[in-house]
Amino acid sequence: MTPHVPHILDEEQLFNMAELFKAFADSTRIKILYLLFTEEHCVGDIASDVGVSQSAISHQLKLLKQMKLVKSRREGKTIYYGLADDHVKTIINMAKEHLEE
Amino acid sequence: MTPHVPHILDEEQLFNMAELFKAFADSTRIKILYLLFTEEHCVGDIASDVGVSQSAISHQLKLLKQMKLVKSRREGKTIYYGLADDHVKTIINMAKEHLEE
DNA sequence: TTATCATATGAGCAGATGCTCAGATGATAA
DNA sequence: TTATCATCTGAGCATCTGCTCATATGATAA
Repeated sequence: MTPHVPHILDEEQLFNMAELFKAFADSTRIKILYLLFTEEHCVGDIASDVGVSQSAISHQLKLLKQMKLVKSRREGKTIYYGLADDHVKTIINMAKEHLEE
Repeated sequence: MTPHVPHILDEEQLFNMAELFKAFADSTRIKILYLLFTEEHCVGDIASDVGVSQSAISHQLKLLKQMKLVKSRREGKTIYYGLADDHVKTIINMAKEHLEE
């Protein structure tokens, strides 16, 4: 048994995997996730850093939250978003390594 | 410096990363890649295993090849496709781990 | 209360995407 | 050569996606 033989995955698991990758498959969302790599940011700051409208960012953050890739925290009027866990970093780092070859 | 602080990535690198993830962000393509995990297959077999038309598979294989995720080898009339390198496996395995939590 | 700030949300639209269909290409065999 | 098999390719189309715009919500301040 080589180290890379996969476990059996059924139709649904492969579908879920495609859904997960869709979250990373857009420039705006990748920029958001990468911005949150080191620390949380509020919506307005994400919008200006990424360079798209607050509304567009808000829509994308909703998607990322549904996918459990980011989490949010309210502080007064402001809502701060951060990465939900370290898997996001791992997955992005793997892709980065692939592209660097 | 923590282990997870990312390197600086410019606009183009983040765009390329999104493009890479797009290759994984579709059920048909994930099924193709997963089918090729252990060994190469010819186009016709991929089509019947994945359950879509030969034409559709051919279009998708072209995409995957442009992304350098698969490579092909001709043997007579038949063309065999296999994974281009182990990064594909690594990236898919990372996603699998994330979903299993 | 009303005003303002920060964010969220629904509708609508333009562009991207994945399929089908028909036909082209390329290799082998008769 | 022609016929057949395996695969590829371009066009067309239905669906999906990411944005904008206008408006709604929720919290704070006056």
